[in-house]
Amino acid sequence: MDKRYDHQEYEQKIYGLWEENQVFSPAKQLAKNQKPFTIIMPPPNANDPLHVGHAMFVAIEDVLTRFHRMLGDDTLWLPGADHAGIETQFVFEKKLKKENKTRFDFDRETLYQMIWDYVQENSGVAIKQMKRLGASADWSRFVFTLDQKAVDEALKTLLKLDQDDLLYRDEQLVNYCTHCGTSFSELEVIHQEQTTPLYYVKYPLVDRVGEFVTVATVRPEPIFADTHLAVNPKDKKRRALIGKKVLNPLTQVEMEIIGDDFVDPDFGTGVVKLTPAHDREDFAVAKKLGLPINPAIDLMGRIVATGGKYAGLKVKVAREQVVADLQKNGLIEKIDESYKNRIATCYRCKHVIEPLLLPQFFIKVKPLVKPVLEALKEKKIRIHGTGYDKILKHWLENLYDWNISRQIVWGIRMPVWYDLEKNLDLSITFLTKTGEKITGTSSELLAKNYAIKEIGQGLQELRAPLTAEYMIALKSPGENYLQETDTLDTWFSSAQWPFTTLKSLSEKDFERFYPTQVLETAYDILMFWVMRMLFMGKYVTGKLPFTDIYLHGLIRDAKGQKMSKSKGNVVNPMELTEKYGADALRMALIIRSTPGLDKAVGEQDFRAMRNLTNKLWNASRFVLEHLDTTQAGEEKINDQFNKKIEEVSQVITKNLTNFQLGLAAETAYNEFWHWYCDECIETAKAGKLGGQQLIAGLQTFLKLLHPFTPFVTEAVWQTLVEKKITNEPLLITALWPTKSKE
RNA sequence: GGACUCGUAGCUCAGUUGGUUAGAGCAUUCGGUUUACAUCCGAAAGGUCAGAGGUUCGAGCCCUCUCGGGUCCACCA
Repeated sequence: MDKRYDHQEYEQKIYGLWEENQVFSPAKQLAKNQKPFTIIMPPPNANDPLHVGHAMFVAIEDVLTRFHRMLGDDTLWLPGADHAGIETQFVFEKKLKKENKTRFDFDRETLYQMIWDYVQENSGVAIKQMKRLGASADWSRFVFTLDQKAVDEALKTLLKLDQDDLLYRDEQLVNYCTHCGTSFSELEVIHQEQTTPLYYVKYPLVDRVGEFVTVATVRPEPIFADTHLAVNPKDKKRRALIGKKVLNPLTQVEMEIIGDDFVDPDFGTGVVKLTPAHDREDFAVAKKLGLPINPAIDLMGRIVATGGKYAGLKVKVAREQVVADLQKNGLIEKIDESYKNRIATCYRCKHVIEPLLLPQFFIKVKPLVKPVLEALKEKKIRIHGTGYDKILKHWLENLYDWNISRQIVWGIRMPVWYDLEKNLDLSITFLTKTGEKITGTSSELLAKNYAIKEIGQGLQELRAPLTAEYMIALKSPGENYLQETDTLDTWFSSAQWPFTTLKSLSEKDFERFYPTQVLETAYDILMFWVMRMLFMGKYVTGKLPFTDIYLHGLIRDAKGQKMSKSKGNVVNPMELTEKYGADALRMALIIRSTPGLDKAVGEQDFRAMRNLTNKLWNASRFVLEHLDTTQAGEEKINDQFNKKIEEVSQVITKNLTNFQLGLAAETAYNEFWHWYCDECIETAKAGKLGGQQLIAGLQTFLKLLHPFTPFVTEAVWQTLVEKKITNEPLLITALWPTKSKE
């Protein structure tokens, strides 16, 4: 053995050894009394290289996987990759922009293919990197969210939802990003506090010249489309206004003042303007009272054609002009420049989200969520991560129906079909064979004798009014049909990941490995992903997809600051692996970590853990090569030594069983270094502890440390194998030192 | 406004159902070793476990309040 452990020399070699022996895949046949242990890997984006957060999940999940594999469980860690709809299309569009192109230059099928090819180019990177970190996942079972079989499984669920009357199409206010060109679910919207001027706008009273009703608003630009003001009927000061009429300050059209108790008499002026097409609350009121809902802003974020002189202006510009015009006419009482409110922004591009009226597909969540809430109550779901069980409960109880329509091409296209001849008012944009862009309604296009086939092939966008008749089917119902251009929310397929993966592999795998045991991920996608997996899994398979949820925290820099590119404190896991070794990186991330809490790590931590790998190596080297074991002939068995070894095994096993990985790692570290090395080896040097016993103890420690630092422990193990000290050929599949007690 | 979470050595954090002198890494001081360890070992110093009150034979751990970080959620236009 060399004087020093050189991770560069061993890591690749050791990983190759494992791959050759195909130890990552569970045995072909299930042995007797074997319990399954399955973890579905949170699929990284197919397109992105790994960041340190990925290293964290690899470290944790690999520890659990290796632990259970050594316990003899039927262990499967199933890897995959996610198409990450919006993220990926966003990145791709940026790339297009550099080439002076946009998505509007291509029909959707061509665009889809281009993104597919682009993703393929980068898809191997993440896998290679996870392997470098030592991930013992079963790569032969790798699944991509857009693999046909996985897609088919996901779509079956859509049909089931439809049959069970849990899927509906409705025109509602949806969170629409005019920049990304798609709607979002409530989860993808970030509310940010901003200082926005609050304008006090005066509405002239119709029957009392010179008198006004003042309304405070942060959004003056859609005033032209407003038709009503509202006050609270319980508001003694203002309820007399109910039924009175005012003039719209922009259009001079008469507006009625109505009463509804959603108005807070103490806020602003106690009078509200109703903008039902662009405000969730106003929309609800308008629906309730049957008021008109007039859109003022279009999908491009511009004022609609009915906006008179403001038509076509971007919202921001329109606002400035409207305010200027109102001021000119003396209709602005005052402007509160210091007003703070929270506005919805796109989590992806940070632009302002416009609530827009759009027909979309929704999933009714209430019935789906119910059994999960019950399971949570009965403690059938265990969440490791302080406080997150309560957060999950809160979300489950307050979830809106799930908007699953996305106006992007990179994703699973909705299996929704419109008969062109029955729906003459579809709004269609397509590119002809010669590349000419045509926009029109279905009746217009049919009148111009465009073949439906040609439209379908060059289709860019199809927008169907709420009244359109549609069919849901996996295949085209006939020649007259065009398929919906919207895709499904990425999380719709992700929500089914625990079973669509297994089912797409084989029904046998599904039977054998579902439900899974552990779901491990960062706490920030608890609601996006974990919550939805719970209710979709339960709905489709009748079983909860997993029982233990381990939520790891975010990795911060040594000073505890969030990592960000602008701060320049981002650490690249591959550089760290290069410098200190994968074992050191894994150990530094895991040791003393606590689920649900963020962790600060820095160079000194990686160095310290690199020293551990070297310590492991050298302690082994000493015991195997330098210690005089010839005196072993009259070796006295030291009971205390054996007792302590057993005790340490028990503690670490218990910690791992209870998902206390940080504690397990710390215990292993301390007991190995400060007890085994500092005390026992020194005692042995003095001839008071036998070499054979020390070697047996070393084997136990190699096993206990293997889940955390797989490479160096396996490297040492191989010398044990060479020296014929052990008959277990690989540490990765060696038997765990002690039985787990549950 | 509601909820969650953290506050332990100079710094970053552990502390498993409350139980003997509260731990680790890094940093500091002193000594040793360089025939396992581009290092390592031994020793020292450093904490009224945010503060106050309570439960208990016993509290870093449980309860209440206060102060101070962080995070999430909410339709005050």
